[in-house]
Amino acid sequence: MSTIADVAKEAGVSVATVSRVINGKGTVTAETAERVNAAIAKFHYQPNVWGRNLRRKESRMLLVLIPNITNPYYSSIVSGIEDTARRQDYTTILCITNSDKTREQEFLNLLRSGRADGAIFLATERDSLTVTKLARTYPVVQCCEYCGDEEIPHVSIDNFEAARQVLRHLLNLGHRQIGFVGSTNRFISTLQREEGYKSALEQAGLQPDERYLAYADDDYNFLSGVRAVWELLCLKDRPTAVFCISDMIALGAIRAANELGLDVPQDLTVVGFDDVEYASMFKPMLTTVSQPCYSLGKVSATMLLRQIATGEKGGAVFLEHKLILRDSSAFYKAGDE
Amino acid sequence: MSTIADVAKEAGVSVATVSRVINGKGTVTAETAERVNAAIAKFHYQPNVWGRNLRRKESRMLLVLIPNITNPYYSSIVSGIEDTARRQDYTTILCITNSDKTREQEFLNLLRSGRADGAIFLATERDSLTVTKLARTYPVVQCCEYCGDEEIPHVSIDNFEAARQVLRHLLNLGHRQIGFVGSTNRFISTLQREEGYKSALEQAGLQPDERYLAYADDDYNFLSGVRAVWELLCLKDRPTAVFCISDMIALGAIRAANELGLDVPQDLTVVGFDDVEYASMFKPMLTTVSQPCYSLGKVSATMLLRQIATGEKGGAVFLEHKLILRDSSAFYKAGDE
DNA sequence: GTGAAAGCGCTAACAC
DNA sequence: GTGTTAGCGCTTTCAC
Repeated sequence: MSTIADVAKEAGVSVATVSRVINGKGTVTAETAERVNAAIAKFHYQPNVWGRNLRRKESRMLLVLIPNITNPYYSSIVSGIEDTARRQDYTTILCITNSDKTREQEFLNLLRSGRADGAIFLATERDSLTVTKLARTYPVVQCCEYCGDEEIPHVSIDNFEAARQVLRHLLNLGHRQIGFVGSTNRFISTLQREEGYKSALEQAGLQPDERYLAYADDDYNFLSGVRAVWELLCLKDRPTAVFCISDMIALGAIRAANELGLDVPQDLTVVGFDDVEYASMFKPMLTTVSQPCYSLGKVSATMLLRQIATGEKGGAVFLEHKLILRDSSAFYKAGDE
Repeated sequence: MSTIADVAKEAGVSVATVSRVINGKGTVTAETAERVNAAIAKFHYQPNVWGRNLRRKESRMLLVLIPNITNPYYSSIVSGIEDTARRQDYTTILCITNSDKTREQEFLNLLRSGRADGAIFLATERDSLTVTKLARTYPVVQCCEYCGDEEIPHVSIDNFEAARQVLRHLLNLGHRQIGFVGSTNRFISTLQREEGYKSALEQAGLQPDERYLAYADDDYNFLSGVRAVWELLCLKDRPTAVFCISDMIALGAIRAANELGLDVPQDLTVVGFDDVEYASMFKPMLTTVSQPCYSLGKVSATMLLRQIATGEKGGAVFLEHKLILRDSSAFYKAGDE
């Protein structure tokens, strides 16, 4: 591997001049620059990052904290982050925590020891002290979920409004007995979607019914969705529609309905959330809410990079969601069954 | 951030002694060591990696090249790699290439510029020149797929034998008209599974029938699986069983069967490959081949780390697969339909 | 057993 | 416009 000194010698200039050419700072004659560039090309010279980072006290590394990579929902968020980061010469480290606090801390030590310049959290829990404390010292952005502390920059959709829009759709279809399947996790989106659900019902003059509320496991897994919806469907006055806060739960809802001999959407309308790939893969294809995942990632990264460069923290940014109408929702039919 | 000089001063020793204590090299009195450790604790001192890497000419970073993260199959392979790497103080960079050669090269530049010490490829294509060339200069291990050059270390299951085992299962169930759904991609596993399929048929005295071969898209996507199997099922003498080289294709097979009014496994036996989470999520649950994903990752990382440390390349390692019998395969019933 | 000092490759302040 | 040089934080050789 050649060093800056080799290049300088070859070009017949000092190392300082080579450095100026590489970084585009200071003043160099066009002719000198050309000689330097020729030498760089000849040696296939690449600046040594350790020397550079040591000097500049930066790492040009970004942390992305993510509970798992199995969820396809995260995939394009990560693409959005990576593309943006790479365009500014930052490398992204994906920190797969598996929701393990110890592992999370190990990754965050990369920040504390200067091996990363900033972090994007993809699954902050409500009132998370980890994030609140970290954000006081290091550049941090939260994507999709956030701890609730409005001081800390975050990018997401308006979950409250999205839920209200789903409910308006269901009410327009004539449904009045509408179930809600949330989750036992501590994400702000979970809470806000439930609040949006209740708010829309009340606005329509309907009293939210406690019996119509069910909760899947923390990770929205399929089987817990089946179980939760099964409970709702066994009620004497079972709901004619259910709003599930994730597509996986919605698929579970369809399975539960089928197992009980109900057809979707004939006997039960199901709406999901996220519009992941498999939402439109199986029949009936899911009516669901789509999030602008790539943009969520892109905007998060842009905010973080600006914070690293200038120190100024962006506030809260909300991006547009979209209700996608497919086969799993249909008009309420009085007297069905 | 405190430096090694601060610690040295506090402990009343030289920086060299502090360095010896940190790295456990050289000789230091127990008493001196204690004083140094106290100073380290007091300052919460962490060695600066840039200084260290610059000096040692290592990065303690590993590259993992992966076409996408959506495939749950990769998830535990990556866990296996990360756990192993972390245990030896290496940080893993997940390089999501989206099968884009330019992006792949950008990531590999991290190797060439010394920002990573080695790389694990999760989806090498047959005869890949990229890997062959890279492996001559840098520590490289291939996991699951490999380019075919036996010189380059690789870890995988025995795909040929796995396919033969699936076929023996189908033959034992009485099936004689057995279809094969491969893929148009250039992975060695794809080829070897097809060869295993043919070999088992021939060994059973059956002539492989060209009409029973179909191919899904490069990425094994669901819809291409539906299309491929649809073709097979429209044959006059349609197969009574199909062996699909991925679970996603197998799910497509079930969908194709259902659309044509056939029941699985009543009218058609379906076998998949990989045993991903959703293989047992939908009914009928898939009969499939499970790979020891976590171990594949762990062994790959172990081989790579050894190569980095000692320079010696491991050869080829094969791990055990397992045939998982579930609902989608059943005895052939003469005169069905 | 411990310290002094060189040097890894780079950037930037300062001198010319 | 360009060169000289100090120094970022660390490891390691060589004295003692």
